[in-house]
Parts: sequence; structure tokens; C-alpha cells
Amino acid sequence: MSENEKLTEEKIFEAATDVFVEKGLDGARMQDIADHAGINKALLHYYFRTKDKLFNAVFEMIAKKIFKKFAPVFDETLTLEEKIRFFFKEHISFLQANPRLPGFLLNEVNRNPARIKKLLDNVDFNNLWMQLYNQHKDELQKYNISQETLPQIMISMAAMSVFPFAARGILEGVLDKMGLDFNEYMEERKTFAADFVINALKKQQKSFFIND
Amino acid sequence: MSENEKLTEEKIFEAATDVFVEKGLDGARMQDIADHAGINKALLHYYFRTKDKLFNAVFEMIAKKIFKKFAPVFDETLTLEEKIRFFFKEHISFLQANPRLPGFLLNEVNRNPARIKKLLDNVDFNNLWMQLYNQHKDELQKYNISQETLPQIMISMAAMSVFPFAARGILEGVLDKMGLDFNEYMEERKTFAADFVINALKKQQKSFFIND
DNA sequence: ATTAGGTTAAACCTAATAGTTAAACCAAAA
DNA sequence: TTTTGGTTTAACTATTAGGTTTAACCTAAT
Repeated sequence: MSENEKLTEEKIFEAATDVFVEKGLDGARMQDIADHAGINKALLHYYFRTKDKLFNAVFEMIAKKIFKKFAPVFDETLTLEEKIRFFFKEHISFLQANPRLPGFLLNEVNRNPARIKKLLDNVDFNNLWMQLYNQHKDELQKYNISQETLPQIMISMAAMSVFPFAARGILEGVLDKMGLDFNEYMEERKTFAADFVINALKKQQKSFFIND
Repeated sequence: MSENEKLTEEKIFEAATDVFVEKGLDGARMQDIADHAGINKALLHYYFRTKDKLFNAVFEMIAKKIFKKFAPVFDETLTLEEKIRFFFKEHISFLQANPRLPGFLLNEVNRNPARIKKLLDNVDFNNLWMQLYNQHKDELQKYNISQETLPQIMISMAAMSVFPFAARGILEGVLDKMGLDFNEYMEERKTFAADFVINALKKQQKSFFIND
């Protein structure tokens, strides 16, 4: 009974996720989702009354899934360098398994920024930066990095990890023409990006204000 | 006559650009485009027979406009460091004036990667990397950077510049909650990103293989 | 055996949408 | 003045989409 219900709801949810991620909100068709779930349109509407409700459910789930992946950055038990290496390894691995999520999320948020507002409202970012800064005060001060710089650094890290997937349609074409494989490229990138960021931060110790 | 024709065609093209960039291919409506252009639907179809033809024209124009912005990187007259600073300053300025283009381009390419193939076919990337490498051979060798690393570096630079705009819907929300302004943030980012990349590259001189 | 709830099938409704058509309009060129 | 070509108006077609409805079906619990 309720077992069965759960199964169907999940089947629908997964089908909807696939279709929405592939086609976007505007491009997705309810009939297509019903087909993917192996049910008919009437039942689809019976579970999630409208396309909008269904989309919101899917969107929220995906957004939470993605943001959760940034949590390790605030894990206290790692050193700064460990965190950076861990982040790129884990985050890129996650995106390799879900390569279409970035494009989907970014596009839908840009189409309707209000959608993400609810989720962001639950987070105290000022506090988060402070936490992070205090966890690594010694190192950061040694490298001459102020708390105000953290957002620039964090966005840079997110960019280096996420962008290749968001731009996959282009990047894959470019790599192809050079005889390179996207997945191998991203495999390399896990360590390249970590080294890159760590080097950039350490260097600031001497030369953030003075160019040598 | 032909003057008038040009004007109308341009009016349509600009209106179509606005609507497509804002709503995407699927979300855009021909009637909406006609309204924006101040003409009626019949005339719109008279100039660009189908929605698809109109979209392709707009898309191609935007893609070319964006890729052209990467040209200075291959300008011989600048040093490596000058190029990096120039790139971030110019590229971010361009995106500040056209903040919705990245999201539009990335999304539409991911929905239909074939669209960009034609444009990429005209570029010999292997040759381009070689050119770039030879232009800065001395510096790059000093910093222990091989030609194979260039794609990773270039994507990183593109990422640092483009990603904040592609993720604007999220980033703007986060900055808002911290009392920061997106445009000021991007203004800062022009120099931050340049310093960041330059530091990362210089550091490789000593520590790309040995972590100190 | 009956009932309840998940499920299906198919028809149906309504609103939009891309695209077409034909007649009339108007300004400028011949 | 007539012609030409860009333009409008408005009606029209065909199709597709989201969503609804109703009757029938099936299976498991009562």
C-alpha cells in the first residue's frame, strides 16, 4: 500500500529529475515525464498536482544536494591545505557522477532567482566566513589573507571546479579537437586545481601587495 | 527602402537577442519578440521565416562576440603578466556590460552542443596553444609550466572571470546577505583574479612538485 | 464477497503557440 | 499616376501543452 505509493512517487521523482535536468523547466513535458516513469499522465498529476509543484520539489532536492557538497570546507579537523585538496577531489568526483547538475541549477536560478532565496535564507554567511577564518587564522595571517578576501577565494574554488561542467558543451568540443578526453582532463584537474589554489594563497605571503 | 529594411531587420534582431537571452530558446515567444521590436508577428516571420532560423542567427552572433573577447590573450606585444591583468580587466568589464550572456550561451550549448561545433571547427587549438607557449617560452620554462598545462590554466582563467556571472543568481543572493554589492565585488575581482593567477603560476617555479 | 485505494485508458477542455494567408494600406520611386 | 515593396490587420489552421474527468480495472485487506 504505502510501500507501493512510495515506489511510484520515487519513480516519478526520478523520472522528473532526469527530464527536467535534460530539458529544463520550459523544455520538459509532463507526458515525457510520465513516459519515463512508466505511468500515465493522470497518475502523474494525481501525485504532483501541477508541473510547477513537481519542478519545485525536484529543484529543491538538487539544490540541497549540491550545497551539501560544500560542507567539508567547514569541517574543523582538516588543515587549510588538506581542505583544499579534499574539496577538489570530492567535489569534482561528485560532478563527474552528475555532470549536468551545474548547468541545470545555474540556468534555472538565473531564470528565477527567487527560487534559491528560501534556501539561502537559512544560512548565516557572515558567521560562516568568520568560522572559517578563525579555524585557519594562523595560516591565513601568515599568508596575508584577510577575512574579506575569503569570498573571492571561495568563489574562485567553486569556479575552478564547477565551470568546466557548466561549460562542458564547449570544453568537450575543444578538448576533442586536441585529442583529449573530458574525463581524463577532469581527473587531472583534481590535483591541478588544488595545487593552483594552494600556490596562489602561499604566494600572497610575500607578494600580494608588492609585485616581485 | 533597403535602408528601411536594414533598420527593421536590426530592430528585430535586437529584440530577439533581448528576449532569447532573457527567456532562452524554449521560453521565448515569437509574439513577445514582435512586441519588443514594435512590429507584428506577420512581419517578424517575413524577415526570419522560423523561430529556429531567428534563434540561430542570434546565437551565432552572441557566440562570436564572446569568443572574440579571448583574442587579446594571443596578442604578441604583451608580457605574460600584462596579458593576465589585461584579460581580467577587459573580460570582466565586458561581462559587467553583458551580464546575462554567459548563462545564456552555456545553457543553450549544453542543450544542443552541435550548435557550437561549426564555430569551433574554424579554430586550430593545438596550434593556438603552441603559439601561446612559444610567445612566453622563457617565463613558462622558468615557472616549470609545460605546454600541456596551458588548457588547464586557460580554463581556470575563463572560470574565474565567467563563473560569477553564470552563477549570478546565487552569488548575488549570498553577497546581499553580507551587505556586499555584486558590481563592487566584480570590480575588486579584476585585480584579485589577476594577482591570484599570477601568484599561482610564479609559485610553480619552486613548488609544483615539492610542497614546502 | 466486498471494499478501498492505487492505477489505467481515453476522451475531453482550454489556452497558447508557430506559422499562414489575404486584403488593405502607404510612401517613395518610376 | 501608377507601381512596387515594406507593412499592417485580423482572421485562420494545426498542433501541442497542461490539466480534468469518468469509468473501468486490479489487488490486497476486511
